[in-house]
Amino acid sequence: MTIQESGTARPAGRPRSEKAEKAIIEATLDLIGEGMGISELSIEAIASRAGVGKTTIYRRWSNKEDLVVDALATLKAPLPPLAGTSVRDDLISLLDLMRRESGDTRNRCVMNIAMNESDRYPQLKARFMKRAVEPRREAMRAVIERGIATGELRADLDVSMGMAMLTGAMMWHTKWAPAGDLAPDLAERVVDAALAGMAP
Amino acid sequence: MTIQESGTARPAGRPRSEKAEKAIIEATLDLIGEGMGISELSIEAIASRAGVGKTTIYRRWSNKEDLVVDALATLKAPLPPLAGTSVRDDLISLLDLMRRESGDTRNRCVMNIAMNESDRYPQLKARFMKRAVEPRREAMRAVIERGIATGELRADLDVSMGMAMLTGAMMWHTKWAPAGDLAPDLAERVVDAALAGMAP
DNA sequence: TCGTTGCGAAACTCAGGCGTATCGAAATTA
DNA sequence: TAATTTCGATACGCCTGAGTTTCGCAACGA
Repeated sequence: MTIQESGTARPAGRPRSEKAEKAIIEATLDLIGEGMGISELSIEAIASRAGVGKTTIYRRWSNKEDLVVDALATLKAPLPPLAGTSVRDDLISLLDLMRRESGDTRNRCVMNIAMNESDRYPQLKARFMKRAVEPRREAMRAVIERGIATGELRADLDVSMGMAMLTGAMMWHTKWAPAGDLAPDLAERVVDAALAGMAP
Repeated sequence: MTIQESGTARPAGRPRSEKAEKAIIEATLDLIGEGMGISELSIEAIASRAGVGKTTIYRRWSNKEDLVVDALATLKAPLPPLAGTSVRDDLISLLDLMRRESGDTRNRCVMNIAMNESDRYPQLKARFMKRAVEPRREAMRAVIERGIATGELRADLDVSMGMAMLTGAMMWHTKWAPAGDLAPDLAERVVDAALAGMAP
């Protein structure tokens, strides 16, 4: 009766260090967070930053893209529960999450990479889309559709147009607005502006 | 009396080839248009693509950034005149320009670079902002302010919020919408959606 | 204790690209 | 024609970084 034989027969020899693995991922995100693009990232820099030998990296990932894919996948996971009291409040919650995330340098750099370099790294794009973008998109779509159903939003509203206005306005502030942190009430103002419209 | 002595005393020797210069810029934009980021761009590739010796490049630009700055500056120059009949029409004109530009691969790649890599190339960022972003931003601001003054837009409209909704919605479609060309009437639909708002 | 595997460090080979230098030919002025 | 400058091509020295290999040591199971 060997211990733990069930399926996961532990192979002989020294087990891989979880600590090293964490350190590698952390170092990767660190460097990305310092503004490095994927092509500027070097395995050597990651190894050095993580205090790890290159061997230890190559034993786990076969190349840079695989590593970056895994590293980015550790971010952007949880989506907060929505109160569900009013559509306005839920939209504000969703947009305010964007605002808070954009305040984190790491997150911002990750978004940059996801939005722009991903064309050259198809794996990365697919995985990031599935993991980070789709859930958020679906959450917002659901809220808007609920609003249309309950009459809180206009019946003839084009759902994707609504998403474009809301998400786009937040993106615009993140990208183009004068530097510095976004105003704490930005999400609320964006939602109200989108609800009210520009016409008198 | 030498000919053309006035100010521009042509130095002796073979004159620099304008054709080569054009070819270099073209090759640079070509490669950028193929999705290369600045760090992936190599002078050697540019020279080869342009059918030119490296010497010919280094004689004109002292490094890669200078060349890219000049190359990008040749794009995005002209802003079309606005009809000025109605604010709605002018906004549609401005957004439709964005749509048309986003259909051009080169322009899209340039935007990517400008929006994301520019942090690492301050010269490039400054010049691109001044040349491409500011004029467009000012044009839209002017239209919106005119609309507020004439009563075509609501009096209490936050101008930058309006810009965020309009520009942001277009950006959203460019970035996140399902692949393929944008609908020809997208600008019109965005403007109408923003004017009407989402509330019933 | 012994065999196996992981560890970090260092050395290695190989590719690519930078910026410079040198070549013979071409274009221009004096 | 002579002097000067640019042309494309090519070679050069140098550096960075990828991915591999080797080392001696550490951690595990048997």
